[in-house]
Amino acid sequence: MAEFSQDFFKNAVTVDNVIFGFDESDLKVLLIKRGTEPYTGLWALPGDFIYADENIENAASRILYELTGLDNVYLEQVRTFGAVGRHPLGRVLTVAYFSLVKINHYDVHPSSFAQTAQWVKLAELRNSPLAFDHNAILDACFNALKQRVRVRPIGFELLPPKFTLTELQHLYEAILEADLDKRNFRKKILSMDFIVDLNESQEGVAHRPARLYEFDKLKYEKFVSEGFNFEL
Amino acid sequence: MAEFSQDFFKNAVTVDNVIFGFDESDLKVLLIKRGTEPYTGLWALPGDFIYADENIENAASRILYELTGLDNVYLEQVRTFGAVGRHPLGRVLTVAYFSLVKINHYDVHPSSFAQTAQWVKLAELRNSPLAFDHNAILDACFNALKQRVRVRPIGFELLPPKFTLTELQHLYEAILEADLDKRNFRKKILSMDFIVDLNESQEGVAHRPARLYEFDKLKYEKFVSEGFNFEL
DNA sequence: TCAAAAGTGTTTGGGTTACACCCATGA
DNA sequence: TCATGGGTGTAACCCAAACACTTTTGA
Repeated sequence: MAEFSQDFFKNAVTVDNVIFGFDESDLKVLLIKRGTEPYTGLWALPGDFIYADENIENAASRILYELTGLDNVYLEQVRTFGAVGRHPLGRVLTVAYFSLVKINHYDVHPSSFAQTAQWVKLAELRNSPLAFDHNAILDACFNALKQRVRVRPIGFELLPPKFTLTELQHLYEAILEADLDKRNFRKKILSMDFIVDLNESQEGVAHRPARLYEFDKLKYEKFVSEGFNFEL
Repeated sequence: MAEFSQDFFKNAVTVDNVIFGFDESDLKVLLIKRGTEPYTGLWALPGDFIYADENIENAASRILYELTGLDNVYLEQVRTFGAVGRHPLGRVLTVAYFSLVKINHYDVHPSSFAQTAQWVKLAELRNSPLAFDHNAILDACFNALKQRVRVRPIGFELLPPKFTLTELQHLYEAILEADLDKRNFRKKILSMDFIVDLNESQEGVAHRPARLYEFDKLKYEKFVSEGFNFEL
């Protein structure tokens, strides 16, 4: 059995990470422009081989950390892609993750990939080919995000700590790819008591300033543990 | 790059398949009693290494076919487990699938595993340890089934072609682990027009015989393509 | 005639939807 | 004063939930 099975220990496994961000009403994905063969010059999802002594989830957070310097970020496994022939180097299986980060132009310092990493609008990727089977991976992850956001309020991971209800609504509209009614959205969001009014307002906007809110994670978790069901 | 990355081609990947069946009001899982080390004598999920020229999904259906002789069966990938040290032979990642089959005592012929394969009630597995991390895999797959059945009518995959509404209700109760109201259940199920009344009845039962129904897959798919939303 | 499961409608309450106008601010 | 987005309430409708008795069959 031991010798027999050695033949099977010839696979590489990578993690590819669909890193979502939200900025000015647009959902974006952090991509890397490939500098080497194959697929030189195409956008690709950040990813890496998993190390021998590394759990899959650790690999996913490592990739994220190396690219953005961010830690403690929402991360979720989606699905594993393993079609024969999907990678020219040999049999490579890829475990797809997505993560949600707050885009902040000043705090994120892409390190080793600095020149080539870039936030790209999801909308712009609709018809442009990515490297490998990354279009399929992106689709799967975006769909997973869409599902998830209906049942867990993970959208807040994409917003700054203080946000307006309109920003929140735009975020949900971007993820769900649907228009939402302003009054109904506010009623529903506020009726779940985990969005708290900060009694602060926007400043320097050329219109009536909006109130700022924050997400109260503790209150939310109490709801969940009481069997509360979040639905948008 | 090529030499460098050879170090990474040392993983084995297996597929483990949680095969669900339904029988007399009980959800069951097809398990194998291990005859070899490690975990000798414990129940384990049927699984195998994926071959070098085999897609992941193919491996999953192969496992199912070798065990049951069944083909064209509902099969869904759930998640990949890859904790370091979860397998004594080396780094083994496992892609978990679940599948749904119609238990039929006469048509299923477990072949090579015949002596050791057995349908086990899910309820009986609650507190008994399975081999490897198979308890975690089973949990993940059962949860996936629970989610899925709320939004796609996959429950029919577990029933014989002709079934009574009570059987259908018991199936949903077993999957959702909840009691359902008989009248509400029937109203809802029948209001979705893809359950058709066969105008036949049970025979030989010691009570009023129930009507038999069948699932009309074509009608269902028309609903889905029209954006219909199945919810239980 | 008894046991056992099949079959059947109505009411109530809560939640979702649809919808339009005034407000506060900076330019 | 104008342009821009912020902020607010009500009525209609639909769907989910709760609930109990009669029917049909075999034993």
